Amino acid sequence: MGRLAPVRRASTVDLIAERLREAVVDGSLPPGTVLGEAELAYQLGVSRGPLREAMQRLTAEGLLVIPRRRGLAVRTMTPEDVRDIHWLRARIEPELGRRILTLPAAERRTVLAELGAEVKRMQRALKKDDARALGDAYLDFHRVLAAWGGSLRLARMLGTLLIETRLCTFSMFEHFEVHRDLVAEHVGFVEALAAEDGERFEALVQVHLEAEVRRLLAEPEDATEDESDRLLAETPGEPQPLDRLDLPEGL
Amino acid sequence: MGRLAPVRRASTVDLIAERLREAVVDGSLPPGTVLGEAELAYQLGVSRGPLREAMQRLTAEGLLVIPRRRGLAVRTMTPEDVRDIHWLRARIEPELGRRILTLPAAERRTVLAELGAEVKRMQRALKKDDARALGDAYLDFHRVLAAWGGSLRLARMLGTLLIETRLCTFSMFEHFEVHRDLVAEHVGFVEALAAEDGERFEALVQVHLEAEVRRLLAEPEDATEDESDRLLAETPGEPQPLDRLDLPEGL
DNA sequence: GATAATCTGATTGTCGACAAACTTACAATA
DNA sequence: TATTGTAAGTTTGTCGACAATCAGATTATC
Repeated sequence: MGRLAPVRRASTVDLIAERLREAVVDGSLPPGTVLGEAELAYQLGVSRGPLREAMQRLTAEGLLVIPRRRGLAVRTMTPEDVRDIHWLRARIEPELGRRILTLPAAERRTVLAELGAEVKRMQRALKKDDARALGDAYLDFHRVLAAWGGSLRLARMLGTLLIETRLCTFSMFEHFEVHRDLVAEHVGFVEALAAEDGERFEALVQVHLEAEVRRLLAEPEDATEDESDRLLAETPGEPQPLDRLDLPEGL
Repeated sequence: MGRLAPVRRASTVDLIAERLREAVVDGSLPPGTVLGEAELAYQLGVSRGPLREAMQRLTAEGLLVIPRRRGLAVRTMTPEDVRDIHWLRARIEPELGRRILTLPAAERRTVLAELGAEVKRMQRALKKDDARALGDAYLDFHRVLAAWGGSLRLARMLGTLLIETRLCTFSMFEHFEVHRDLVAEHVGFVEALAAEDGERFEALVQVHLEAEVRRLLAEPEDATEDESDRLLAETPGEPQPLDRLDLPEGL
């Protein structure tokens, strides 16, 4: 008697949340973007009720902020956030290698195949000098890691951290900006796993994350003309950045 | 000119979420509890709108599950969850000691004082054999650790993990159940910090968390085939975003 | 001329209501 | 007697509307 997985249809709230997450990830809603509920609800083809519910969820995930009576805004990450997020990632991701190496051989091969595919995507993107594609492959590489290396909770948590990482990139530079070393570093991850060298994997990931922080903080947004200033001005920034206003309460 | 912290009034949603969190923590809403929206909204004195928004937030935090068309239910933790949560805590909490030790001397003293106070609370509770008070002090001890050892994000994340830990206790035993060794272990934490021995602190916390898992899983409460199991089966976390349907596009 | 007070327009926060969906109970049939 | 089909009842999911609130602009005052 084969056991069937329970059917689970996504609710409207799920759909909206996912749609918004995508928009944040692909850059169509850059950090600092302020949106009105009515307008956004109309665009999504839903009423304000479910939209507001989805907003609460994304707020809990740290992607959105809800300034009182000002709709919603995409969170702007500060250098503080960059360090924070990467510190957390550094606590978790290096360990994932060890976990993956304890998997049955068959599954382990699958993981390696999937990771290899993502690395190939990265290489192709690098060749085409397509920073966006490179970033996407990067995201998926680490998602694969999270999916296989841990539980659902862990995968979800890391997934959020990864999207936040993307937000860091957008917040620090104003376009996709990915370093070339990135691909080489990820080749190293896969090699370490293939060699079943958990220690080495751990060390490499650690180094990678530290490098990422340096790269992200190296160029502290020289806020030059155009777009950036407009957005920055929209967020009543100076005394207190918008983001600080409405962080979810509680410890 | 003293810099004033911006006022932040809690929104209704914040209030509701906080109230629900409290109820979960103090055991008045044990795992598996199923609640109807209308009834609960009436009890809280709000309408269903804000309540539903708060539900989404707590769902994102992993405290609630929202079975379709069945209102809301307090999450029931499985042995899997127990391991998972403590694994995550074990990645983070041991490091907090090191961080606290890098604080300025004055603040460090404050931390030690606060931690000491919580330990005293634990001792008093133990003497009175008051498991609930002991659990509360435990919670606050680790909250202090989180508050001083990291960023807001980290404190929030750990706060959630701690509440989930409490849910684990309720799910495994159905009443407050705290081991006696607990107090001694925490005395050890404080001593290690007082001695500025980060290594030792790390090791002790690690041991403590492993012990907790053992204690929680030692007596797997025979999950009787009732409500809670059905609900759990219905909502095993979030599905991978493979199944994304399309939103009804713009009216 | 600059600061303060007032007004207005727009948007949110909240609520009540309706319809669809689901559960449960009951009845009918094999 | 067990199983399937049917129907009623309850609850959710969603929407539309109203009022309080706030931001921005305008006017008045020192």
